[in-house]
Amino acid sequence: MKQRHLTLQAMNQHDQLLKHISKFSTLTYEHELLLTSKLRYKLVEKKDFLLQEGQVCTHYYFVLSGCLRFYKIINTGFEQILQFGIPNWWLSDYRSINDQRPSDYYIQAVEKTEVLVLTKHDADALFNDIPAFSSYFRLMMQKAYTASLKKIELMLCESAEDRYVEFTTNFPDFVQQIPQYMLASFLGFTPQFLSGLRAKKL
Amino acid sequence: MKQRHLTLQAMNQHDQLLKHISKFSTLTYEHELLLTSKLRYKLVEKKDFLLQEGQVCTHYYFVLSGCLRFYKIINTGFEQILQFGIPNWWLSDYRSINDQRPSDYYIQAVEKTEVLVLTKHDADALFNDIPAFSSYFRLMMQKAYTASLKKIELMLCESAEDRYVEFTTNFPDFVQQIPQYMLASFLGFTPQFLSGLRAKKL
DNA sequence: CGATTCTTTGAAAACAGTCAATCTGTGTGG
DNA sequence: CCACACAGATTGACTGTTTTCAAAGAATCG
Repeated sequence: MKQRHLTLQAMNQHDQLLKHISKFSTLTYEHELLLTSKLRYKLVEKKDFLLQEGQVCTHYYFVLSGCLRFYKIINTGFEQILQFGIPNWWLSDYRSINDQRPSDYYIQAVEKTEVLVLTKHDADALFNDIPAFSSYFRLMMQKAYTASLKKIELMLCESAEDRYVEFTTNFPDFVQQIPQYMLASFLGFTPQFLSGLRAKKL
Repeated sequence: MKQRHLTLQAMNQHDQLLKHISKFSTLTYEHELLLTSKLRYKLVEKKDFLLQEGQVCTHYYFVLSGCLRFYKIINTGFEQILQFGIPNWWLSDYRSINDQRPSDYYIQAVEKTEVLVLTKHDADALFNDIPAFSSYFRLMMQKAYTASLKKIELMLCESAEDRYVEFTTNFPDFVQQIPQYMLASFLGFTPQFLSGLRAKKL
């Protein structure tokens, strides 16, 4: 009884992640404690950065609420969004964090966003000490990989207009939540073109 | 001595994979034996299929030599290549194999290709029994994910011509090895357009 | 209310696709 | 060994989608 009560207390800020993990893998109670002891909660204000170009990425971020964007500044000076970080999604610059090289990207909060933060150092130890956590992360990487392959497929096989229609029907609420110019960038066309599409549909 | 000799014998068809794994993770000798006991060598003739649309994908393929292509037939009847499987690359339809759902894709040998085959069932057992193998696969998924993110970046940020130039300078030998129409499909434009590019460059 | 940020509009231009015909090379069967 | 068939590569005219540029119009925030 007492232990259970303590458990709930301790998990308070972490239960969303533990619940998510439990969909894919099974951690022992001891491993849950070990994992959560390494997590740090962070509230990121709108437009604040978790990563900027030139920095070596040192953390993995698990989004609890809000929205992050992962983008780069291209040579013409414009921003190109490559990914969004939505709740229950892990985000990091995996190339930078893995090879300890400076990142080409920015990770910025689109709106007030809550994340759990895990250092590379702690993550490596956890991968080593908790096989079930390593397996969970393997499945997350596989999921992210298939999602990005699907995006490549959409960009290769469908017109800009079809991509817009498909995305808005799949994520109608998310589309409302972010500025249109970010959606346009993510989908791979200009804000002007998106504006034209919307005019046609109304 | 005797054991070492036997080892080499047993590893004969598998040492390429074991060598590749050793770059990312460390398997005990017993775990190497367990892994290799589950691998099956397969020679795939040019144009033969490892997966066809409608089938549930049941295997992971590790390419030893040759080249596989991962593609789909789009509604206009044309083939769209999404990935190539080159030596030391794992290829599968991870969505189909994971969710046990029919695949939308084909995996076909571009030329005579050698692969190692692992069933989903055996792979799941290995992930469970050999944490280091699970970690290796986590890193492979992460690598594949970053590679496909990089491709999305190229498609969003660079013109068709720039993508062609970048790809041919990065993989000059691979470009020679495959038909031009496959390269064009992979890079996201038409064979005619590619032909025009080549005419300009000569 | 003013300043900034975001969205919309329209015209001109660029980029890449489509269609159709021709050319090239390669391998196979007569 | 030649002739034919077929797969792949090339060429050019035409079409269409999306971008660019420039300006004006909303919306949001301090």
